Amino acid sequence: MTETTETLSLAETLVRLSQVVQHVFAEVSREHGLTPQQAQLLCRLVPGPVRMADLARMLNLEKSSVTGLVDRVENRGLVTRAQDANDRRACQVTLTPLGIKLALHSHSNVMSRLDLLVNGLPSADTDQMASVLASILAQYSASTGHRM
Amino acid sequence: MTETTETLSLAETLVRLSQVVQHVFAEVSREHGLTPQQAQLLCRLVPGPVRMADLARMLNLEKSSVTGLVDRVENRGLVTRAQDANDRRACQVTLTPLGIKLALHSHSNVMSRLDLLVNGLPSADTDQMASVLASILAQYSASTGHRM
DNA sequence: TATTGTTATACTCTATAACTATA
DNA sequence: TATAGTTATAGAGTATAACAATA
Repeated sequence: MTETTETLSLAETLVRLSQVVQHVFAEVSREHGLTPQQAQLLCRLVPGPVRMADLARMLNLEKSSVTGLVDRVENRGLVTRAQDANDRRACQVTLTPLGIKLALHSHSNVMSRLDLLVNGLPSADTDQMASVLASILAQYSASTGHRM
Repeated sequence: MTETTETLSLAETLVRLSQVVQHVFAEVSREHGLTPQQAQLLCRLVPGPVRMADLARMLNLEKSSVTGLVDRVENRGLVTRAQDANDRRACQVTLTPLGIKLALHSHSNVMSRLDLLVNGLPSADTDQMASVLASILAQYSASTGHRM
């Protein structure tokens, strides 16, 4: 009776799946002593330093929210604010060695948990899915100008 | 040069996609004067009244967090706490007519925005994707005991 | 004893508005 | 003037611990 095996539309499935991912992300963050927001911030900095305004755009937050977020991880020694050589108004938020370590550990933990969910599937399916999902992302980027 | 057309793993793609969904959800919630958390709460109540402890499990929150969340939407007239007939400790959180209206509007807005992203795809792809994603969800439910 | 829900407390997260400094 | 970032403020979200009432 509680076995509701309904057929969901693709859009609904995407919503549910996003909840699963958030769930996994929250659990992993917590195990590393981070809030999900802090973990997300650190992940954005892995490729290299980012300015405050760019972080705000990437994370979809107001500038002042980013100030607070960066303050807290800076107080914990995970990032530093390095002043921008070309623009004296700006600063480059940069991961410390500890920050890098935490970011990479969190990332790989999230990935391995998600892989567990995906591993049972035939690789033909996963390959095709990855490419279809990627085209959805491309569609989103094109329609909003948001770089993910 | 900024055209980074990297190939992402399925797990990474799922993470990005989840960010898109959260984004859409946050925008729609805001247009309805709700926080994302409030909107998610209302959506959970659409099928029918739910007890506080069950909400905590569904939303992955502590009981006390749910108390505050329900307090705020109750103060706005979107839900009521009805006392449980069978268990005098418990209460059934129930949508008001206004709450139902907001929940349904938010839901359909999220769906139509996501449909825009998905519409360009061949229906053979979307059908197959929906079924593969559904099996990922089933795998998650089975491995965690979480009903999504 | 275990469970349901609330209260008290302390943070974190977030937006708005006003501000400083630089471009 | 416009942009980069901060501060001040207020409210929302969250967890922990302690509690009351019921099962």
